[in-house]
Amino acid sequence: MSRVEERTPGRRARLRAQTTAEIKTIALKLMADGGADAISLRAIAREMGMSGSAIYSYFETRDALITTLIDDVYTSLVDRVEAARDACPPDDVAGRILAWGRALREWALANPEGFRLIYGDPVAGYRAPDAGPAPEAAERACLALTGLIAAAWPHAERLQSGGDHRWSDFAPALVDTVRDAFPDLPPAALALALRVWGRMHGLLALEMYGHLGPQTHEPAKLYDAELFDLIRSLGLEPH
Amino acid sequence: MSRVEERTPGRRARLRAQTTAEIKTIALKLMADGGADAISLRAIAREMGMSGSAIYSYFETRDALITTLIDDVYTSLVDRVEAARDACPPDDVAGRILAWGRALREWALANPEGFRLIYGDPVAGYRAPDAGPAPEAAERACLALTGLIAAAWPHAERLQSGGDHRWSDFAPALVDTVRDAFPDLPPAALALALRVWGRMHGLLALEMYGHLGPQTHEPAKLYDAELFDLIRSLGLEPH
DNA sequence: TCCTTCATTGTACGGCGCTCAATTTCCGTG
DNA sequence: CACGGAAATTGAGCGCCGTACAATGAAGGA
Repeated sequence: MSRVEERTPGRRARLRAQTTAEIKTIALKLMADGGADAISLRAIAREMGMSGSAIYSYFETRDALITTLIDDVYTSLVDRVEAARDACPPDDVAGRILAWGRALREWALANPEGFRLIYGDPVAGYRAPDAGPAPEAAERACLALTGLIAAAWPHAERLQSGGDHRWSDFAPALVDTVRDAFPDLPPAALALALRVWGRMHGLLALEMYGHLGPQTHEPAKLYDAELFDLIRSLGLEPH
Repeated sequence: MSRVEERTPGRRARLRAQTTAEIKTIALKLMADGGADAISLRAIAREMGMSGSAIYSYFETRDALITTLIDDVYTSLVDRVEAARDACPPDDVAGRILAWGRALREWALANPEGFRLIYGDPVAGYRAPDAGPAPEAAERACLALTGLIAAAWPHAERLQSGGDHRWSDFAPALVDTVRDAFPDLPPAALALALRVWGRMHGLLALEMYGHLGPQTHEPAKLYDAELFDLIRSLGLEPH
């Protein structure tokens, strides 16, 4: 256990990391053109020219692979929407919310299988391991959305009607993070953030799963109208 | 081909229908306690004491079975929400919308796998056969929702901001049905109906796929708040 | 240099959707 | 009633899948 080994992870570990990355890459490729259920350990191994059972040195089970895939994809989604949000100046709250929503849809259209992986039944027989899928990315998204609502709260507050929300309605971990980041925010604002999340998700989920296609061929118009309505319902002026 | 045979479908046909029904029943049972991907033709056959290949006399393929399952389940969902709506007097539009939304969520909570079947990736590798899944039930739902919006339109119209919706944005079949049922309704109202659909779907989909659970343990409160906000955004008074 | 550790292989098991030829069952007709 | 044919059913088989496990190979530290 020399110092050298600790500094550089060691040749062995590097190869291992590289192989792990290749497995994930191929898995994403398979998913992109065959759907999430086309991710088969045997197919990945075939593509890499290895034996089928070799994969099990890198992922204990297929579900484990799927889980890390979800995490990666979710993280890339959150990166993307946060970047879009930050392309708007912080004082343009309406613009930031609009950018967030639009980036979400554009990402989903560009990565339909990724969207299904995160927000749908990930894959045949897959069950999320205890703490739910991609807790970190999900919490990041939730917190960022709450930040947007916090910025809008001065305008939005008087438009909210009771609802009787308490801190105890929410998960303690989330409450801690939120109250830490936004000390003056009431629980109703967190409730609003979750509702906004749902509102951005609704039409998009319908579209991604093919329920909107048979009804309209201008889903973008619909989605934009919904975003504008949402922004206005927060007491902001879209432009 | 005697008259008797034409009147009664014939013993053979009756047995056939009965077996078909039994297959579907068992499939729903398997789905209820093992998820949609637990629906395996072999398992159904095993449960019925038949050979695995016998099922193929009744359903050409597994996807065909899933398709009729989706249709059945979707129909039962629409029946349910329409019944809930009709339990409110026609002049209480806010109440009818609220009842619709709540019935939707209650049905979903009682039939989580059914919800996933309709609104999610039905099942591993399943691809909807051309015209989308359950066209009839989906159109019924869409039309009924449009009816609710039509009733609210006198109040809602002035709260809608442009959006520039045209009849040509929507599927001709849907437009025909809608314009036939509600001759004076503008395209913006149809757009609103679809948006309302999305709004009712959003939070519920998040909840059903486990994205709300880690954040709140009062999803019902959240959903109700969203419904109230939605109703108010239509210019109606919830009570 | 040797020995341990880890990656990798091949084989195997059970389950899946689906196909197909062979068989049984049963109904309508001569 | 007996028979011919259609429909229902069977069983074997193909190629997938995830996973387990013992055996083999290589590579690195003592």
